[in-house]
Amino acid sequence: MQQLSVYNSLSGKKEVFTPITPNYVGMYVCGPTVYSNVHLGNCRTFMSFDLIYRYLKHLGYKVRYVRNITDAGHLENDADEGEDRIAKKARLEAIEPMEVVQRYTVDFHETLAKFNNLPPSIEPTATGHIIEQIEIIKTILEKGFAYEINGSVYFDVLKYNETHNYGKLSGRKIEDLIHNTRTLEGQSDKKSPQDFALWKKAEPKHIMRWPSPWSDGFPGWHLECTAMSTKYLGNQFDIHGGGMDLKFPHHECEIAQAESMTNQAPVNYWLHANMLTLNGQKMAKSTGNNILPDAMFSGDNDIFTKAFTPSVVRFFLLQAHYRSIVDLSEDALLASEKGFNRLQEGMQTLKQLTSSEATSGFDFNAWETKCYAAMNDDFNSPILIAQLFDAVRFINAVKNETETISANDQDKLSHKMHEFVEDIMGIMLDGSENQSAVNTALEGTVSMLIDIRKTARDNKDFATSDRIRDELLALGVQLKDGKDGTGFSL
RNA sequence: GGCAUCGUGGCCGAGUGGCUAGGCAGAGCUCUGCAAAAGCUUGUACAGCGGUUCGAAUCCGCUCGAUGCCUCCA
Repeated sequence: MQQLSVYNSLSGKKEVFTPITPNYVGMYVCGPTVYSNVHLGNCRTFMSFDLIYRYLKHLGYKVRYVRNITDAGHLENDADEGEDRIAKKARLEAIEPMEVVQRYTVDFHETLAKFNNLPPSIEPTATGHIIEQIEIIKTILEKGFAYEINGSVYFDVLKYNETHNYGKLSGRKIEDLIHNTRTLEGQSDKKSPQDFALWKKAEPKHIMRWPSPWSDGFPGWHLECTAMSTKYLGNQFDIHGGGMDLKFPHHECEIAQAESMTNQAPVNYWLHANMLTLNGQKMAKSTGNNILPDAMFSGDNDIFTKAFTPSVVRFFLLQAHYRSIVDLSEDALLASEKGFNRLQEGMQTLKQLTSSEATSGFDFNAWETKCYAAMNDDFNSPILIAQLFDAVRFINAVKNETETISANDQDKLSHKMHEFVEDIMGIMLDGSENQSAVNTALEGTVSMLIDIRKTARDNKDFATSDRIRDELLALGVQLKDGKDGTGFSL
């Protein structure tokens, strides 16, 4: 089989994927800051890495997938002067910070579960790793790449850049950064505007605080990912993922922190998932341009005229490559919904085909190779889906008796299609999810028959009315005539 | 203003030098008492202008446009 290639943001090229330890993969993905409900744009990123995680596992790798929960230290702005997001939300809602964390962590898990994302191997929290973060700060201070001012510790970007390359991931040049950084009004202790906080001294009103050698305070946002990734995956690991918008400054800072400590690159492959747009604009919590997954599932929103199931949304998102921007629109979702039904019906049809013929007009091995080639080419799910539709066309041809399939190929194809759709792409086929629709249809159907029966009885057409009653009973539906009309039970 | 990515047929969306995905919609057909549903068939598009090449959607340059990052965001 072909080798897996991945697009590495660090080199800007597709590279053959070779894990540090054969058969083992360490993967870290930046998780959410749990200060509000996770929106669909967030979900896309985690779904992208869920696809990657699933595929790596499918290939036989033993994957340790670490995805953090940011429950402290994420400031409102990167002037490092803002309020902690969790603390702010807590103040606004008059609740404990950890109450905010709990509420939105639960929401995050529930929402990702609806999309059928697998849970990561380890899901560490920033507040659970304060000690590790303090230790890293000590090391960076010892190495001379950070400085303390008034109880806060900042990373010295200019100093670091003398011996390392700050900007190698995002393609930025330090001179441009200096030239383009806005000078904020006063109050900053930083030597240089592009320096970033490793530790912030807490103001008296600040609730979330921990003791440290420098002050009672809290760690900087960039630091937690360095602390948790290296703790669970080592100083060098295979894959680091996250949304495209985290490339700079967040991931750049992570590289700087790690390299200042160990003098070696922490990550071999940087993978970035692209943005989901709504009305042509990036979805973001801060601008209000976003939609919550539950609002899509229920149809209770102002953007779409109907509800869409998690499977349809997932299928829609996987029809685009994870590195492409996708724009959410009703037309596109409707097209995906129909396409998804076609795929499902094809898979259903496949099971029911009669395969008496000894030969197949279908080259299963060639098809399977194309499917894997697609996924091995930087997880190209759109191409994989196209291959699945090719299989559907063949299945229909067999059904229409213009093609034949051997029993062996039928089994293999069915098995493989389910594997690609359910195990690798993580798409739930209609089943339990469809149950409520079935119930609705049954209720409607029976009440319609009750109406017809009533008309028949009013017309004294008892042959028809009895036939409806008896045949429904035979199917397990008991009609009950009462004063206020007819009801039914199963 | 700087950096980056991108601009594909009616819509969505793959594809990075020749073999020109896929889905939806549209059209035609099959099936059907009539429909619907379903299935089959069908589409030569790559922002514009120049250049490189035997050959470019694909490489290079310029122009225009969009988006992202440059302040928090997946």
